[in-house]
Amino acid sequence: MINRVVLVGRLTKDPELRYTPNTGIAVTTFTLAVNRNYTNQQGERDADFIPVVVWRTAAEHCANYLRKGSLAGVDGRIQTRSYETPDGQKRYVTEVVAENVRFLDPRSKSVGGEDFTSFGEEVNEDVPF
Amino acid sequence: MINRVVLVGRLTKDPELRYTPNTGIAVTTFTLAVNRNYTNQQGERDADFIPVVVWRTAAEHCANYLRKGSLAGVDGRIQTRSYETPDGQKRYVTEVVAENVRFLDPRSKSVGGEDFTSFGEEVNEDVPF
Amino acid sequence: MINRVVLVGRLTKDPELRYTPNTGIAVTTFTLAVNRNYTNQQGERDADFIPVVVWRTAAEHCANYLRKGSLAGVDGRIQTRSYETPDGQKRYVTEVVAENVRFLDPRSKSVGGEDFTSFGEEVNEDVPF
Amino acid sequence: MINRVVLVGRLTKDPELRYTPNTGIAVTTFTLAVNRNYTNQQGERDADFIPVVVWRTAAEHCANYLRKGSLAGVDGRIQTRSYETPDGQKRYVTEVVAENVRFLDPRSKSVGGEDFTSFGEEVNEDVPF
DNA sequence: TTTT
DNA sequence: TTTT
Repeated sequence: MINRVVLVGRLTKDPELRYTPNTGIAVTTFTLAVNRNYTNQQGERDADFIPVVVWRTAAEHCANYLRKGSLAGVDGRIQTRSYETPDGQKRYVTEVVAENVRFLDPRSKSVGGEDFTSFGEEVNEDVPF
Repeated sequence: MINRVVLVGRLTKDPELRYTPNTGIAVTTFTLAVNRNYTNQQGERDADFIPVVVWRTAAEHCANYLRKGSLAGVDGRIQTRSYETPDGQKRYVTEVVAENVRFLDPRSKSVGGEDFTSFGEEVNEDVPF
Repeated sequence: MINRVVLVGRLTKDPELRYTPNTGIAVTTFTLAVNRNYTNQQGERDADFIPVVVWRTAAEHCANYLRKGSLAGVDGRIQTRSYETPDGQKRYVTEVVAENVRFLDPRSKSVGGEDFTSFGEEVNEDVPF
Repeated sequence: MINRVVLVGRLTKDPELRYTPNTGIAVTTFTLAVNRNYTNQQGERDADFIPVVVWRTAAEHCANYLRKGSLAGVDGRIQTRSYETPDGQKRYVTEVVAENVRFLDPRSKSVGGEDFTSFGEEVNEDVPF
């Protein structure tokens, strides 16, 4: 099964960093505004407002370096989950869990160039083809 | 801005084909179950249940050839929108708008191999690099 | 079949715009340097240098607005082809054909925000789910 | 920087498993034929033939379960490198390094459903939005 | 509840 | 042949 998302857009607000109550794991959430590449009937450019979740070390990097309006690239997957509202209704949520976040603003270049999430080490020995 | 999604998963139910009331455009919706590649604390394999929307010709192809349990590949983008519930509450929806759908079941090979959505013609003249 | 690529990186040189001799179609080529998110044994950050091809209107936009060092986002697919060298050897080439190119530099914001490649119009009537 | 590829296609030959001479790390290579969704001037359906590299545990899974003709999904990134030919010429190679490979054939369902590459554990506690 |  |  494959589930892969890539987004480039701007934060609609400052990111929110929290910690899970039991295990104290960092989790940051923000919404990315991704402009569509066409305009609607009113001649306005529409955008999609996509909820993004980041865990652990990357969560803290995002909280430190991203702000409202920051340009960010997100590489991750779609996650769905359901929860109960206080009055007992079931609600369904679709959001993006980021595996990598890139800081694409010029000022954040120093850090955007840094690795703060990686999928593992690489083998540099013996190229295959 | 970039907004790109690729999914491979199975339909949770038969797809639903409808037509827009004013302009009669075909639109098919279904939910893709995409198994995650890890198991949860209860040792079960979790899945994400991702709502997918397909428009026009591809909508009709999907309605004809996909069924509950069909394996499908979706290439598209995330769309968010809001609507009002009958009792006046605002709700936010995140779904995938498919630009290409691939039928990956062996029986549907004949049609899965067909083009039913393409991004435009190609130039075969004069290779560039 | 699915074949989807998303890249964000910097041009290694100015883009090259040419026209196909027979039909006069615009085609721009450039190489994107995409930094890897880890460092090699020598402690240097490696990069991949990925050849990109853009056709038609988007080709001319790229030639106008991108320069050596520009930050660009590319959404497209991998293409392979072979050709004969002057001395009769067969060579195989793998490159990315861009369907969308985003200009991510702050100065090019005005044009990077513009649509210069779009997959088709949208239906705004009748939301589906 | 972002570098993301998703492919679904069929193996052109049996995969080849080797081990790096110094560290004995498993590496499997194969070529994926990915049919394009349009036909060329001769009315044939073209395909791209994309070289894929898989490392470590996933390499051995691929060697065990994939064969010529197998349908596979690949999630990874583009890598470029250069090497010297025996007669001293420099050659440039562009290939896909797989981070996840999915076995999409019905018979391989039992294993295709299994996890053989994962980006790390998940936190199930405390949903974020 | 939305960004440039 | 490589970018910040």
